[in-house]
Amino acid sequence: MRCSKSCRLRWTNYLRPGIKRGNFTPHEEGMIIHLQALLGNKWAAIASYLPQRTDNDIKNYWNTHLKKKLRKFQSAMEPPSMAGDEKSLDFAESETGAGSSNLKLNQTSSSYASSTENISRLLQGWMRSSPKINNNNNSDSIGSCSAAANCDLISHGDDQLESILSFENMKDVALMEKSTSKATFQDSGEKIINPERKQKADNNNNNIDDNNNNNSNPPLSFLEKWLLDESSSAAQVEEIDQMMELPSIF
DNA sequence: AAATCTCGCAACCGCCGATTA
DNA sequence: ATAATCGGCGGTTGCGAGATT
Repeated sequence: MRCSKSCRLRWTNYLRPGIKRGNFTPHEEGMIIHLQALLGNKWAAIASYLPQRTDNDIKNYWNTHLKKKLRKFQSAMEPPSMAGDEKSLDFAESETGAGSSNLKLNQTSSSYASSTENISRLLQGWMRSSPKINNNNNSDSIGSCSAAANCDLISHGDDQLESILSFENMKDVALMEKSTSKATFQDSGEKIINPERKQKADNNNNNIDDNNNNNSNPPLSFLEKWLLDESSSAAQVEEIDQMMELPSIF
């Protein structure tokens, strides 16, 4: 009574060895939140950073847990005057595209920031905007808080989700081709079978790393290494948190 | 104890691009 | 060159279990 497609799905999402089941760790949760803000609802891409979790699992976890948490967080953080503000997180409406945490970017539904390059650019934005690195409050800092009240809330908030609000610097992200996103990120997962495609994707990633290095910016591999290293020590995590203004939730 | 509601998760659906015949 | 098939993806639904009324 089952078609081949249904069997494949059952295998990849449930029966396949190595799948981690059960509760998501705070580290995983943090990664999902950040990657979702970076990539949008690109669950396969996000799952490539959590090799033991399936995209379906992550998608479900987002829809059932994290979305609620974020909504709750938003309502707690958002003063009444902010209602209707373009920057507000509106989960009741469109949730597709990069930053579908709905940091409304100037993007169309069919075009969104590519994953790897997107992350790279965002990191650059973070690095520039982080007050802990750049001691002066640069007025041109892309990631700086647009509203003083918001900044205040962020700095005093005790919720682990506050980092989401620091994603305002995503406005700086350029629109990228959908195809680029796919080709690059499939490489990070385990699903590529065709060696030629993998080689192609490898080249893409190398080029991106090269670009990062050429620009004298922190290499993307630094973050990727951290993201992939579930056993990161608390000290390392704290160091990166400080660098990127991430909350100490991992 | 029964009815109703809520929640979480596996599965389904439709679409798209790649591959194969 | 073209149609059929396969594989992958994101959005959505259906159902079982537990909680609540």
